[in-house]
Amino acid sequence: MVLLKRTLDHGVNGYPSPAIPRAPRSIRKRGFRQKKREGGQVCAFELLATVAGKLLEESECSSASSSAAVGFDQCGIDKNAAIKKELLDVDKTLGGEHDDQGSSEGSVFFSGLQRDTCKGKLETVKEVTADHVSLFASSACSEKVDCESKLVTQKINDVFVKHSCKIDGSSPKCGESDDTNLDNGLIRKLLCTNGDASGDITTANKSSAPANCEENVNLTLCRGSNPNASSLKHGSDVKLNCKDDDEILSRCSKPNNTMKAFRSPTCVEDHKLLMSGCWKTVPKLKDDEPSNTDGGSKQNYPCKRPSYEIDRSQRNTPFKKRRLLERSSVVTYDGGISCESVSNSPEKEIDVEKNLSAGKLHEGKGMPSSVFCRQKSCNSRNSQVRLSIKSFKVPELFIEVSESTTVGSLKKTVLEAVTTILGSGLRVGVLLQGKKIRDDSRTLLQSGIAQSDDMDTVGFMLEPNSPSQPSPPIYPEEPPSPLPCDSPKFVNRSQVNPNGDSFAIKTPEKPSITYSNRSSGSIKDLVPSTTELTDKTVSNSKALVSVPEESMEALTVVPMSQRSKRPDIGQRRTRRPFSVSEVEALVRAVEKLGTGRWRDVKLCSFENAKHRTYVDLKDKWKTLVHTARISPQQRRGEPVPQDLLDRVLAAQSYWSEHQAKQHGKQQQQQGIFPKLTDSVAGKA
DNA sequence: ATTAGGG
DNA sequence: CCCTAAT
Repeated sequence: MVLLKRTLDHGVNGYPSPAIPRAPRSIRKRGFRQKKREGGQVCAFELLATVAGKLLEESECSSASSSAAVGFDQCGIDKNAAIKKELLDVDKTLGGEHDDQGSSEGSVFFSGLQRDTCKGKLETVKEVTADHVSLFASSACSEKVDCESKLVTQKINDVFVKHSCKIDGSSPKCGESDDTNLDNGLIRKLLCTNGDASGDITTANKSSAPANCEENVNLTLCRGSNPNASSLKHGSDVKLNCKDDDEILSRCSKPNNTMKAFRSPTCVEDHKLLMSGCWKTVPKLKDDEPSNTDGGSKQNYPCKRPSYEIDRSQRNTPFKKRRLLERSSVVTYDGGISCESVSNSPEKEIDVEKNLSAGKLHEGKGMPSSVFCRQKSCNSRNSQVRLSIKSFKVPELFIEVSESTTVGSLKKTVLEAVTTILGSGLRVGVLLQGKKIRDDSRTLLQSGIAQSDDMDTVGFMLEPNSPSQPSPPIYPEEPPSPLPCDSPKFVNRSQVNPNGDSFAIKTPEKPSITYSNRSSGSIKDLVPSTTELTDKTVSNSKALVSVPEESMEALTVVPMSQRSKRPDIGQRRTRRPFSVSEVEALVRAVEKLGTGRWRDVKLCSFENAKHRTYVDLKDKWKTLVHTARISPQQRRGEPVPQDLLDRVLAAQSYWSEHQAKQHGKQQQQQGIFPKLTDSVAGKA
């Protein structure tokens, strides 16, 4: 009797019978579920944006020329017609004029305005490409790296800030239609809207967009040439937010002709001298695409290389779904910034496109046309290093405006948002092969920038200009190995979505202190002055620091392999080693339930350990078994008592022998423990 | 959603 | 821990 009882309860070897059938999954209690993440946006920039907008009202950019037009890509000709009309109206309102030819010099492109569906009017500014910032720097020993940085900074600020900008838009179609608009472009904005067209950013959009049509809206910021243009009244409901770059791209499921920066013929002309040779090194974008060495031909135009290339390439890449960060925004750095050189392969080119921030300089061939080119002076004798920055990207922004906002106001809003960031001061970082050169005293020669052939890339990154921290590296430089978890770093992990599918925008969970601690890139730095802010405003801004942090992150050269932006997506969870007591509980549970029932194990012993998923438990068991099998000297981490390890081995042995899991084993088990099985069956 | 395994 | 295929 006693013996039988024991058998029933614990099985022959002290383990429960493997033959105990599990209730059908459908009726089993589902106690444990992965926490579902709520969608929704965190409009962390909202306050800032409002403030920024006020500041901007008094800024020079704000009062400067703002001739603007907005174009919506795709979705039909009729729509374009409507848009054109709208644009005309807007231009009239603004008193601006299209200066298709005159403002091309120093063009900068913006890319990536996205409207989000949840609020109806979230747009993101994704990229700024500084088309055509050319510099000269000497590789002579007297030239320092910081000189170069400053040079770049000055250039950028010149283009972005010192000159008034205007937003220009177009809906470039493949073909010849919008060349003039393209010519305009210094700054282009790409609006990549989500499929839900119900939200109307503009009246133009509203008027003609098919309900399910994904569309791209392009804005081009041009150096303003019309100081007489009236300044639109700034709306009070501007929202800025940062967003994942990939998300934008992923939502661009339709061909987008404007993803790539391009050179206008005018620009080429204007800078022929500086750029001589540079453009000849531009690799062919497509096999059938003739090289664009013939100057002002249209072959440089993006429509020659529509962005469906991106989609296509992305589709070729296995889609890696990354687990959403469950709770922690503090993570260990699990990877290095691998600033690979950018090759001219289509794939990599695309990656570069998607790369959030940085420009990379390239030498010789293999230079992606869309980013940077670097060229050493033909005259090597003079030791001059010629650098040409072709594009910079800005952090992604969300802009939220009301439905009744006019196109002109939208443009204005975008302009303000952009200039707020750009105008608040930028610092330029120099990277060589992905490694940030911090030593400003080094010469180009010493730092390797002046050397040519073996150097693949030189990059620049835009950083917020933080007065308090003159030159603090925001990001771990060249993080070669995982850092201790008590030394939180932010990881940029790529979130490539090859399918071009949009995926849920993850709202960053409560900003952790960590973000605040790393305020060098915080939004505070984006605001020129806080003197006008109320205390409340300031405190609110601080509370929102985490988002700008990400946004600033986007300003650096982020290797394609590990961009992230939102720490909650694609972010590795914080490592949480199992404690001995946890191991104990796990062992006990496995002894009772067996391997292969991790959900039950979870329910049994880790119900309250939210951070331990059944997968975690399974993994831990796996490592426990491994640990138990290796010599104690080889074990790492907190030592697990040997007796526990012995139990692990015993349980593993037992349960692998008596697979409770599946059917086929039933026979065998019955053969071994007929009495047990029968008893259980009878009991059931 | 779980399980099983590879990385 | 992550990522996925297979259930």
